[in-house]
Amino acid sequence: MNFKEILNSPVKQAFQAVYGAEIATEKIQFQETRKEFEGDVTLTVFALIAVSKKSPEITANEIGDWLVANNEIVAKYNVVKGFLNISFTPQYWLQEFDAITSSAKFGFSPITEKSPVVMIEYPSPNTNKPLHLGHLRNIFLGSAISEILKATGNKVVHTCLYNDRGTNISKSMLAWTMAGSKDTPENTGLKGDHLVGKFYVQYSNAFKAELEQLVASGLSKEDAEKQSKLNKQVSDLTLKWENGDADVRSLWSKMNGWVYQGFEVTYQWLGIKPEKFYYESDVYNLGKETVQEGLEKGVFFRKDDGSIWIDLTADGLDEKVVLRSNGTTVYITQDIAVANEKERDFNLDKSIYVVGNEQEYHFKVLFLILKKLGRKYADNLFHLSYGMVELPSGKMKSREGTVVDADDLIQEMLSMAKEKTAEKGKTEGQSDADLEALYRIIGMGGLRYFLLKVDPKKKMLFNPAESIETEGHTGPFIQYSYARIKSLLRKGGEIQTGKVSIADDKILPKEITLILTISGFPEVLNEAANTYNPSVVANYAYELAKEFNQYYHETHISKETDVALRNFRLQLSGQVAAVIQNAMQLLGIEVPEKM
RNA sequence: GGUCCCGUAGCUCAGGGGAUAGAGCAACUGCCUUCUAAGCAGUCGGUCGCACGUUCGAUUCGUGCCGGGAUCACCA
Repeated sequence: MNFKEILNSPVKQAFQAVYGAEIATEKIQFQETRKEFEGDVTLTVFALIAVSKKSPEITANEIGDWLVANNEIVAKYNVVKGFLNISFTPQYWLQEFDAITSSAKFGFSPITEKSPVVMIEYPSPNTNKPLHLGHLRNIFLGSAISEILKATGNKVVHTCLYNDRGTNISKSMLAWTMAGSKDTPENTGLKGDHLVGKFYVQYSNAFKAELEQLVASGLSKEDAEKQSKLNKQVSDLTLKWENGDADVRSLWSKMNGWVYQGFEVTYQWLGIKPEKFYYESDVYNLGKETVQEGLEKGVFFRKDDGSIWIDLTADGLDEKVVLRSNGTTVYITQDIAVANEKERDFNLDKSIYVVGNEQEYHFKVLFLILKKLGRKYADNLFHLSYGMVELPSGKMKSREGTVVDADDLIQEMLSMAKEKTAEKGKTEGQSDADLEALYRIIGMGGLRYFLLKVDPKKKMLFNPAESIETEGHTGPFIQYSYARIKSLLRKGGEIQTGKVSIADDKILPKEITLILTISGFPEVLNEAANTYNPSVVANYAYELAKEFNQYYHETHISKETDVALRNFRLQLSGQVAAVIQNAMQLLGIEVPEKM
């Protein structure tokens, strides 16, 4: 299928015939032919002149001559320095196109009984405040990777771990109680997660004020924190929760319930639906058994104060506590427990954690501990680490109110889409419901594309003005290209499917380029899956759309009078649309029939 | 300080041993009485952070340095 692989053995034969010498496969290096030269693929011959014992130019020419004479798919060649630019015959490209159109969903692999089971965990938020821009990058990455893995033949299980207990939620509970316990999502009209988040902010402000007062009275910052009454109340509340205090537990359930309801609404907007939830409140005690096991195996050790540790200095890391001196578990102990639960529940081939890069150290330690405990699945764990989203004004800080709220941002994107659509004035004949759907497709598509087009591991800048742009390297640009093809197909009339029947000399260079680009889709998909990098797919879709727009501009398609030729061009356009749609689907982005 | 990540056009980002390093935005110029101008074509813009090394060939690989970020809690 891959035309580079197709040429491997002909090139070997050429060397055998021309120079009577063997060459190793890894010496045969192909690359894409640069746009300014003619050709479909380029062989770099520098590595081969040791065998040919001739200059790069002569070697390239002799190999080129042999290929044209002896290989029926090689039409012609040209040589620039040591680069042999090879052009395939039109028949080859038409056959390639036939093969592409006859496959059900080009580039996708089926999921079968034997497909590996891959778990992917995201977004795993805390339950004390609403989702923000960082969660959006997390969710878009997680869902895009899921789709990419499914498309490459994996069964995917989506999980989400809720950090639903502890200090943070206690702060929201305390503030709510102090404020008089009247507010609910129903009577305030606030989304549950926003209501709870409001009280979290209230607590933070009150705490800050209390600290300032204590510091003003002459205490050091540390002493002030120790003497803080609010701080003490939060600890008490957390302790009561741990002791199962009925009132605290019931308030806790109520407030978490509000948050889950709020998250559910956001999830629906974002199109995600975790199949399995884990709750820290369920597992936070389970880790203790594993700590015991680790002690028995000599992996962990106990310090004088009763706390339990692992020494990872031999692995270039530090000592890490796994159980506090008061016998309670820490974050990593809980994660050990969750990893065990996941494995027990699903018997996984692979388990991916989509978590920001600030937790790289944590996951390194976690995986290492599991390995030392002898867990066989430890080698199948993978931290999909992504960079932070920064704002032009700097970092987002929830305490300073500089976060971009996910729900607000979604609403902004929708109204942007509405505004731009009205501006373009192409809405006639579409119902209100159609238009609402269109705004959602454009608004959400634009946002997703904006966050996904950047390499996940890099930190990225979120510029609000750029994010709502619909021109250039954006989601709406690609969506527009798709809609325009759909319009072409509506106007072009009946298309005959099946084998293309046009004369060889009728195929245009740009059409070959398009077939070449389309035929690269499976490779793109594989690369995205192997490197867990949706930006590869995002950039590919842009490239394809851009190339089609050039073609569209310089070629008559639905207006072509030669019937067979029109049919081919419509077929090609339709195939471009299909690949754009499939690529965008992998990113979780829908494409509109009209826009 | 240790470890990890990043430095490519004014800005946001691609590329990743090979040819004259690419897009988008911004600025400027053309193209809508023919298939959707959310488009297309063009102009302007680069010491690929710096140095040394490996190589026929380095923006790409290695080492060192400089600059930016993350992390190294009995927080999660």
